Amino acid sequence: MKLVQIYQCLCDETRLRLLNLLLEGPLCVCHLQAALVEPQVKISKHLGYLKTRGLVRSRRQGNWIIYALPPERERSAELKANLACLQDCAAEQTGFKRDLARLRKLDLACAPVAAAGGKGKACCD
Amino acid sequence: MKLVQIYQCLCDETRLRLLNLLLEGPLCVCHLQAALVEPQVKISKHLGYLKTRGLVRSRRQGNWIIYALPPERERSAELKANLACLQDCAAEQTGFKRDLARLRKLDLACAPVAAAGGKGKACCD
DNA sequence: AAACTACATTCCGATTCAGGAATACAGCAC
DNA sequence: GTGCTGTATTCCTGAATCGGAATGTAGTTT
Repeated sequence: MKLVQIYQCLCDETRLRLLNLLLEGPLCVCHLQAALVEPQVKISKHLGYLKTRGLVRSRRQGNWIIYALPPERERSAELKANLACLQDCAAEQTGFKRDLARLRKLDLACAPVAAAGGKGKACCD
Repeated sequence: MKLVQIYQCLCDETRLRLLNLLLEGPLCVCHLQAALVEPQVKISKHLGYLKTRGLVRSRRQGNWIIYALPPERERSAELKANLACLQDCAAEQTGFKRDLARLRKLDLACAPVAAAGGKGKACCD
């Protein structure tokens, strides 16, 4: 992946907010949507954009789709550097912090379930 | 300047190459153009793009226009972080390295002259 | 089976952007 | 002044977004 393609993924506010949340770990679309307080189609399209370009992965978990950044060992040096940079910068800006705060208030069942490869009713019940 | 605006400036290959060169110091358009081997209008328009968004400054020096990044003390934390990140990443990619190599082969009269606030016939003579 | 949930895709309009050709402009040389 | 050099701007076209409304789809529940 070329450097400029990374920046193209980062040059939209919604995508920045999504990636900032995904830096915390895998998340299903409904949580991303709830944390960002944006319409479903908007979230879905930007996730699609990121996915085509390889910045995120997704897998189905029952009714839910879990999105995640690629595993660390598969991240190029440039990607690692830029994700770290983004995380640092976002950590100091209110908008991004608010997203994280909202995320933490949600019932985060889906993330642990996803991590455990689990069963359960999962996610948003 | 918002974080996303920084990324918008970085999401074009030509602009990345320009910024990578400007990280070395102030440069006149003709040197940028020569180092990148791109048409004048292309260089000029991308410099204009960066300038309107505050990522570069310009000042006239006789016949030449010298572009430079804003002085360090005026760079926001996010800008510093991202410029550093860019420089690191670019330092390892052939395309960017080749630009720098071409730049160093040029007669760099204009940069010292600019730094000295100088007279002289300057730049590309 | 039908109904529901979570998400994706298609279709649309509006905007932005990239690149090139031609032209304009500002300052220097004469 | 004229002409030249270095750079910017205007005009155009094609392509790439972005966003929303409506619709489609996969999997679950009953």
